[in-house]
Parts: sequence; structure tokens; C-alpha cells
Amino acid sequence: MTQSNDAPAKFGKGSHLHLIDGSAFIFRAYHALPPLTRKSDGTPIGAVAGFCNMLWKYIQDSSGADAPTHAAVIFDHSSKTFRNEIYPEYKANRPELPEDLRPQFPLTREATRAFNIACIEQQDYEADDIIATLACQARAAGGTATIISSDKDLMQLIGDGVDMMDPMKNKPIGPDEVFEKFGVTPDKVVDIQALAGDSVDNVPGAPGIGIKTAALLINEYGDLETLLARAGEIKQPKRRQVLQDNAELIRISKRLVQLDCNTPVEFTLESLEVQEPNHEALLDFLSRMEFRTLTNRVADRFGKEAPAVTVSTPAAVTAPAGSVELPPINREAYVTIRDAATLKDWLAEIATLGAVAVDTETSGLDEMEADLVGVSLSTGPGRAAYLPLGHVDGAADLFGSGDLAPGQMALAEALALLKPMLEDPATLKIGQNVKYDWKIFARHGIRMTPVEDTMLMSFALNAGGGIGHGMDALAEAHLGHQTIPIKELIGSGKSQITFAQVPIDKAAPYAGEDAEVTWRLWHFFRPQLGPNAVTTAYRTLEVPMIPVLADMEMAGVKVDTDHLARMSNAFAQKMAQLEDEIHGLAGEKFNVGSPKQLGEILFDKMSLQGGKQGKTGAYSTSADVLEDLAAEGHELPGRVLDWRQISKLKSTYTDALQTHVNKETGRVHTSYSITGAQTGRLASTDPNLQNIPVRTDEGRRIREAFIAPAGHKIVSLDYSQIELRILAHVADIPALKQAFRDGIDIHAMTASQMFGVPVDGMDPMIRRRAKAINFGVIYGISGFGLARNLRIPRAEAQAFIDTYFERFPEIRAYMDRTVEDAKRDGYVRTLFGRRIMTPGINQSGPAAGGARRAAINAPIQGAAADIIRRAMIRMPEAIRGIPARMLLQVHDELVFEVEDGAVDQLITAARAIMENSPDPAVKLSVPLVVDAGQGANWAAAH
DNA sequence: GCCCTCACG
DNA sequence: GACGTACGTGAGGGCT
Repeated sequence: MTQSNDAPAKFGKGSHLHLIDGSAFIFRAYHALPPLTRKSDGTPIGAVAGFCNMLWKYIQDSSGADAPTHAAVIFDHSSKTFRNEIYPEYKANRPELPEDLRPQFPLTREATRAFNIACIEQQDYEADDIIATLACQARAAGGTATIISSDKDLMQLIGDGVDMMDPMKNKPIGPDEVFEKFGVTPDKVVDIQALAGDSVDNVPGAPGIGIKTAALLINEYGDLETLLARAGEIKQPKRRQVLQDNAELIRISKRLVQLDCNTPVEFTLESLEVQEPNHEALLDFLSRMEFRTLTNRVADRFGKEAPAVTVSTPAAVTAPAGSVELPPINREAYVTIRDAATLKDWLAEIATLGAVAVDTETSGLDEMEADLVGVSLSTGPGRAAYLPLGHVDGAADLFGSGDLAPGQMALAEALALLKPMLEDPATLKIGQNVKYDWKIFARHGIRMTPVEDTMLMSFALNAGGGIGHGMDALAEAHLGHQTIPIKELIGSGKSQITFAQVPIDKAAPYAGEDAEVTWRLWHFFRPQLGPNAVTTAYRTLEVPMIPVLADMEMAGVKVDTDHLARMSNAFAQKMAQLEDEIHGLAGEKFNVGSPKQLGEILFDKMSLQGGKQGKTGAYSTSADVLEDLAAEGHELPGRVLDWRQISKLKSTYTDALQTHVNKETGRVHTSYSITGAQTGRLASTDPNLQNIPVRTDEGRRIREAFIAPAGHKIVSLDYSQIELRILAHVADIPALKQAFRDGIDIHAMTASQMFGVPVDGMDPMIRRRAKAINFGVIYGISGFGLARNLRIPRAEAQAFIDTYFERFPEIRAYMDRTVEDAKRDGYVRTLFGRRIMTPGINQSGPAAGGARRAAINAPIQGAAADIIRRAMIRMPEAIRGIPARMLLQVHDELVFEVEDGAVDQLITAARAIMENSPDPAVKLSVPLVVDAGQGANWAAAH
């Protein structure tokens, strides 16, 4: 048999394979080092630094006679494996990944490739099984394998041709070491582990039996099956009983610890041949990570000049730094991908780079209904491609055939090629508003990870900063670039077409531009996160919301359309009746829904008191005004108020909600905007499910239409007084904090302190006033505003406020401090480090008032938003295994759909997450309290 | 496309 | 003494 020089040497006798346990390296590195961050942008980098050091040390140590001919670093890919099917609790007690570790995973893959060592991971398989499989294959081929790890779970593999090496102690692990640890030979290790269990991986084992006892038993009976078969012979009654009672659990445990030598691996041993690192690529990577010492050390070793490790200086958020050095965008340069070979070329390049900007084009804006029409990719300035998938044939479409245009890859084939890249933990997917694309891909069975989002970067840097976070605005502001308006392709209004009908040659420049602009924005924003100290906020409060919200939105909520339709009908009748009455009282017919006409009727024709308002010169007919008129004894305004309430309920809710029911799912799917509110609150659109009525009885009936399917309940959990609790904490108000700790009625306490009356038997009116002040203070209260709210004289309101600040002087101090901070810095921050810009705070005159109040409110409202975000991010993991889904968020409330039998379990788990949400980032000096309710519908759950 | 009004926290 | 007047949102209907 001959071999060409190009082909790698056959793996066989004399070949020596090193298998490096990459995940163990990462965790060791992470815990061994302080939480380092990259200077230029604040990216957490400690684990990567440790990982690179260990890898470099390993390479230095493993030269010489027993140097490997082949090597690979193996990583865990996902937490769910076949073992979870055998035993759902497997590894279920693992603590959550530290927030600053996960983002380092892709970089460790990149590092491995930079060292030119094969980097292996496979969906649904643990690293240990891949290691076992490769070790078995190496042995079978006549070669040998060394496992670089100290993980006891791998010790079962030691034997002829397979040994282990502890990378930290730099010391071999052989049968003697194994015997020392387990008291048996390596081939019996699984039996020991099956009996003794493992609290780290949550392998149950036999209760009360540890390694010592297990070794005793196995050495006596030979192996596990014999032991179990002859358990009756055991003399100690307790031990005998345990083995007999738990035989099945022990067998399950054995299947959990036994590694699988038959993992279907997608490569050959030959492909793992050791390669000399590409000096330049490695040095480039190390210097980009800003590892000074290691860069110098490696350069020294290679006999090269170390590249400068430069730490870029902070750039102003609005300075178009990225656009200066990059060539202008050329839309005509883009590639159109029409076949698998071209796509594969792009995927290969993307794998090398480890990052790609991705954008999807769809036939509409509703991610739950729109079809995927194309995907664009960009790997850098001037490098973008458009992959058309669902464009229809223009000519054929005239006849409504919907035939696909020629020259497009089959959707299934393209997605099958894209999926591994989109799910590859080592490839960063960069998008603008990634949640949209995430959902489109999710509908095709792809869960895109890891992701970066330029919209969220913009929000982390510049929330409240006056410019939006949409791509067009960002391109304009930061790149000085005008994007093609979508109108130019699809038109607008009646003659608007869908993107599927746009010819491919017109679509490609547009789509490619979106991807390239996204890439450039990423390039622009990324180095600014660190210097502006928003990396943590971006990585812990923004990006992780993407999959959580996407899953909630895709789940949707079940709505009883019959109930809504009946209400609509009843409302229509009632409105008609009220209209008749109103027309009768007015003496003429007019459009009750027109404020203009109503104003003329009230103030001109009927000559009621109430002035003009606003620049438009129109009369105000707001509820306030009408209520005052009604209180004076006029009948018509009261009727109009009734009519308005019903009209609102009908048009905005009972009618509109029905039209939002998805045809396929039969449910209503809202869309949450992560950047919608500058304080960090979410905003819900299409439809807005955050303003479903609740304050009036009539309105609350609309919540009855939000139902759980058969066998399920709606469960609602909401934070009690969260903003006031945050105020008590941040303003450090002892009286308020104590009241919350004691769990007493906070408004009554406030009233008692202000007016010197006891809480017991308090006049409800007094409490109401205190409540209004408590809320008002959060918003930057004024005497005028409170007077209007409570309908009391302005002087009286001002007196209340004065008393309040006298009694709680810390609040005034907090407000002053916050405004000062905002004036000095141009922004304020929440407890969790989210930054909210405060433009206009240094203005003078009335305009400054609004900016001041917004600055005072933002840290409070923002911290509350952060707290519920943290809870939502942790929720999927916390309720895994409970038959429940998180469906809705309403600022301080989370709504779930739960199987009947699991309601209490869900409430316990979700409440714990919500009440402890600030941990460990912030230790609140007041308790958080979460109230829970359940029922067949949302009204009942409240 | 703006304004008014009103639904929510 | 006047200004404007509680924070944050989204949606529907009227009107230009």
C-alpha cells in the first residue's frame, strides 16, 4: 500500500494520541485565576488566559521522546446527553455557570485553533465519551493514547495502550494511582462508581455505601453483577438490605458512569495529526487577547518579534471611530450564493475566523408567520454574501403560482449546512436585533448560539441617549452611512410587495449591506463596552434575554376568542345606547369619538366652563376635565366617560386581540422589545400584552379571556412594591427599610410617620395620600402633580411633600446626589451597572425639569427591570423538569402556564428565583417579596 | 403622520 | 413672576 506525501500518515503502530480534556482545563483555569478582563473592552478573559497558559505549558512539556504524533482538545458541547434520558436528574445539581465564564467559551475554541490543535466537540455528547471513543479507536488501530486530565471519571479507560496524565502535577496516572483512589483495578472503577455514586454529577449509587465499602464488596465478589446476584449472602443486614432495595438504581448508576466508546465521531484519527503552530496566527491571537507575558514568551520561543499588545484608548460613543480606517461600503461587491460548494467555502472561512455577521430576510415582519426568504453573511468590510432561498419567480408569480425563482439552493439543504455553524459554540453569530433572526431559525429547528447583538450593544452604551438603536439610525450615526431604505425594494402602502417578490439581483445588495453594516457596527461598538464599563450589563442583562424572550414569544398565550367576541357584541350594544343618550343630551348628532367635536359641543354649544388648551387650540376633553364637569352635576360628560371606557376596551382589546390569534398555534404571540424602554424595562408590541385592563371590573373581564389549556393553570407571580423597596435600599432610608423588613403596610407606615397617627384604625383617606406621595416621589414629585393627582389644593399638597422630606431626609439626599451624578457624568446607573444616558440634564429652564425627574426615576425603575430580567434569565434552568412555561412579563409580574399537578412546585421554584434575583451581584438591604396566584385564567390568577 | 386619549406598571 | 408640572410605555381613532 502506497501513500502520497500529502495524505496524513495512517494512524497505527507507533502512533501516539494525546486527548486533552478541554472543559476541565477551562474550569481549572477559571477558578485558579482572579477575574481578569481584557483592558481594551472589559471582556472577561481570566479563563482564556489560564487556558492558554496551560496549553502552552503542555506543548512545552510534551516534546521529546514520548511526544504525541496526534492530538486533540475535546470540549463538552451541551449539557443534555443520553444520560439525561436514562436519569433526568443526572448532573441536575450542577451550579449555574458563572456569568463571566460562558462568554469565554468561544475564545477557548479560538485559542485551541490558534495553537493549531484539533478542536473537537459534538452536540449531545459529553467530552468524556468522545475521549473514550478516540482512546478505544487508537488502541484498536495498534497505537497508544494518553488522556491529559485528572478527572476520575476517565480513569476507567486506563489499561493496555491507554494511560492518563495529570496536567497540573505533570505526573502520570496509572493503575497504581487508580488503585490508590478506588481500591480496585481500572476495569472495575465503574463498578465502584456505580455503588458509591457521585454527588458532583448527581449519580445516585447505593445510599450509605462509599468508595471504601464498594471496593471491599467488589474485591470480594469480583464484579457488580455477581455482587447484586449474590447480595443475599452479605452478612451485614443493613448493607444487604441496601443492595437488594437499590439494585435498579445501582444499575442505572453504572450506565451513567460507564463511558461510551461508540460515539459517532465525524472525523478520522489521521486528521488529528500534530501540526506545528502557525506562528503568526498564534501570536496574533495572543496579542489580541492582550496577554503580554505569554505573547512575549511564545514569540521568544519562536525567535520572533512579539507583536505589540496595544490597549486602545476609550473612544467616545458617538465618534465614528470604526468608519475612519475601513474602506467605504460597496454593495456591488457582494457574492450571491447559489450552490452548496460556494456556501461551504463561506462556512470554512467563517470557521477560521470564529465570527460572522448574520441577517435573515423574510416575507414579513411577524416572526411567527413570516417565511425565510434569504440569509446574508458578512465576515468583514467588503466581505458579504447573500444566500437567496425563498424568492419567487417574478414571471411565474404574475399567475399566482408562487414558483421559486431559479438559481437558489434548496432551503433544507442550505439550512442543513448552516445549522452546525449557527449552533457552533466556537463561532460567534453577530446580528442586529438578533432575537428576530433567532426566532426565524428556531422555527427551522436551529437554536443559534453564541450570539452578539449590535442593537443591544448600542442600548448598553447609549440607552436614553437620544438616538434609536435601529440599524439605519446606528449606521447613520456611527458609520456615517446611509442604508438602502427597504421601501426602495418593496414599496409602501397598497402596492407593497414582500421580500420574496424582490428579484434576487436587487435583494443581494440590500441584504449583503445589512450584514456588512452589522459587522461594522460590531467592530465599532465592541471596543467601547469595556472603557464605558457596560460589558457586564451587556453580557448579563441584555444578551441572555434573547433566547428567553424568543421562547416566551413563540410559546404565546391561549386566548378564548368566543369570550372576546361575546364581550365585543355586548360593548357594541352598550355603546349604541350611550351614543343615543349623548346625542339626546347634546341636542344633535355628532361623533362622540372625536375630541374636537365633543369639545365644541361642551364648551361652545353648551357653554360649560373649561378652557382651551395646547398649540392646536383645541379644547381638552380628557378624563380629568370630563370628571370635573361630571362632578359639577352635568350629565353628558359622565356618559361620554362611560362611552370612552367601553370604546377603548372594545377597539383596543376585545376586537383587536381576536385578530392577533395565530392561525397555526391558536394562540396570541406578542413581541418584546429589549431596547424599547430606556430604563431597561421591556416593551410589548403586536399586541401589547403589558397593558391589558385590570383596574376596573369591566376591564378585568378581558383578562378572563387569557386562559390555560385543558389540564393546565395560569400562574402569576409578582413583586410586591419592588420600586419602593429599591428606593429604600439605594437612598438608604432606615425607617423604610425597617418597615419592609418587618413586613408592615408601607403606605400606612408612611402616613403614620407623616401625620403622627397610629397605623391601627387609620383613615383610608390618609393612607391613600401617603400612597400617592410614595409613588410620586419615585417619579420626582411636584406639588402641582400631587395636587392634581389627589384633587387637593396645591398648597396642601406642597405641605405634604415638605413633611415627607422632613421625615425622610435621605430621599432628598438621594435625589440631589442622583441629579449631581447625572450632571457630572451625563448618565446614571442602576444597582446592577446598567447605564442610562441623561441628555438635557444640564439644560436650563423648564426643559431641565423633565430631565431631572427622568434621571431620578431611571435608577429605580431600571433596577427593578434588571431584577426581573435576572430572574427571567435564570428561570428556564430553574423550572427545567417542571411541566410549565413562562409566557408573559408585565414589568413586575411573570405569567406561567402550568400543568395542574405542578402548580405548587412551580410557584416554589419561580418564587425562589425571583426573590433571590439580585444575588450574587447585589446584596439588597430589604427583602424582596413575591406574591403568587393561580387559576383557570389570568383574572383568576391575579 | 401627528395629536389626543387611555390601557398598563 | 412665569414657565410647566410624576416616571416609563403602545394602540386606536380622528383629523390634516
